[in-house]
Amino acid sequence: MNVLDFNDGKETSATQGAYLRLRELILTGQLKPGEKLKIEQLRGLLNTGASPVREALSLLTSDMLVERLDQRGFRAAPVSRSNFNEILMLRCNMEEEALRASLANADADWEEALVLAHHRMQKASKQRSSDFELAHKAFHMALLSKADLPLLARYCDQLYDLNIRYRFLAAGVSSYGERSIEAEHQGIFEAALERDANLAALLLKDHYKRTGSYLGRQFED
Amino acid sequence: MNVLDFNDGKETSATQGAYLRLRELILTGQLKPGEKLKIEQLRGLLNTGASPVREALSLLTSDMLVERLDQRGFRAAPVSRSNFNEILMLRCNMEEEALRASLANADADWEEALVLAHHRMQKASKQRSSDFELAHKAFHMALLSKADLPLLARYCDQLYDLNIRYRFLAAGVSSYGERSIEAEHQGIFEAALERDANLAALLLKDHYKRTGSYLGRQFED
DNA sequence: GAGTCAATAAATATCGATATTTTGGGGAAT
DNA sequence: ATTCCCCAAAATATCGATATTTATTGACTC
Repeated sequence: MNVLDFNDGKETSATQGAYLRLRELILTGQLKPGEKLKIEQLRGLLNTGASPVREALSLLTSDMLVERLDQRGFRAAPVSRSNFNEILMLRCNMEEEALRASLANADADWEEALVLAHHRMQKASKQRSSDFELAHKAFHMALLSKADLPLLARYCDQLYDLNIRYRFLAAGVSSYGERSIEAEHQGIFEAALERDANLAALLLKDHYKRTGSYLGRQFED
Repeated sequence: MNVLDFNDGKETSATQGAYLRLRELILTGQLKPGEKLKIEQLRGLLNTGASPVREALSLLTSDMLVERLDQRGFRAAPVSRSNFNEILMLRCNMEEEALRASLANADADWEEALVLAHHRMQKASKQRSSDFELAHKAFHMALLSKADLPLLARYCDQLYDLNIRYRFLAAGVSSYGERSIEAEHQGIFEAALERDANLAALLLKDHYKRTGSYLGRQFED
């Protein structure tokens, strides 16, 4: 193993490391939408060979964060208002489906995991911790986790991340805070605990749509 | 990138060629579910280097036809009854959504393209042509084509192919023919031409569910 | 001037070789 | 027998170099 590698010891392969790092760079907007991703440049940035970089980029294609142009390399996926709106719409549909399935199967373990996820999110929020993004995602995924529909889960996860990317891109300005996200989460949380699928789904979609229209306003086509 | 397109002979890059060929081998079951995909073996089969093979496999990950196990290579995605059922369910939901959006935007060009696709499918069916698979897919995608929702289109396409794979796997036996697929298509076709979204969606879902329960019976868990 | 085309530069795609990791099998110890 | 450990064999992952393709530049024509 290369001595100069700066990774946390957790990453097993160079490809995996490059994948995770590139993913973060794109999600957080450090690599800009539409930007050409040159192998040589990334090779330097990640200090690794061309093969892991290429493979990581190919993998990121699955996540729709990278586009591959045959013989012409890779570039970060572009963004657009219509893309944003589509993500929002699909998220509402799919997460509703997943949430209903999850609530239908919900058991005590699921409930406890949800309580924990909610608690962690609240705590991170109060402390304005940088962990909030992670905790927020964990909470939303915990809601869906009992659905036992792997494909749907994958889609939800993917769409969640695509949405987060827009949040980072619109950001700088606090992407939250202007309205009471906490109250919205609380509502969804309680409805879920009550196994009230209709209410939970309604609140969840509302939650997304609010964030959506808030974010949507931030960028012109 | 994920059209079931048995390619026109002109492969641009080795990676693209390997991608298309492997895709076909997996979809048609020549590479079996769960089978380990060894680089060296595929390198021989496709006569190309290891890099294009690896990259093609990484790309196939997007299509959920290949799984990547870090440090442990690749394997063809496994199959299961629950996976099959999930694909069916998601297809019903997503295609309904896409169909409604498509019908809402439908114009004369769309209508003509649909008529053609339907005609070609019928013709291929009568001639028992091997083009039927392609024509069938083209017809279904033509129904959805005006939705103008690229992500949703991609998901529908992907799920369509995953489903086709099960048809090939269950096959040998004529996957069609036992009931009147033609009549079902005719019904969907006419409802779509009438812009009757409710009816078209109903018939479409019914069409899938019938094929689903027919196929589902063919394999035990 | 605008457009073409060829030469050059840049970047991608691919190969062959090597390093690294996993797998599988054969004892030895329990 | 069963478990454990170590070593060889197999397979994966990665590197560095090279072949191909695309992008750029600038002279030349109309």
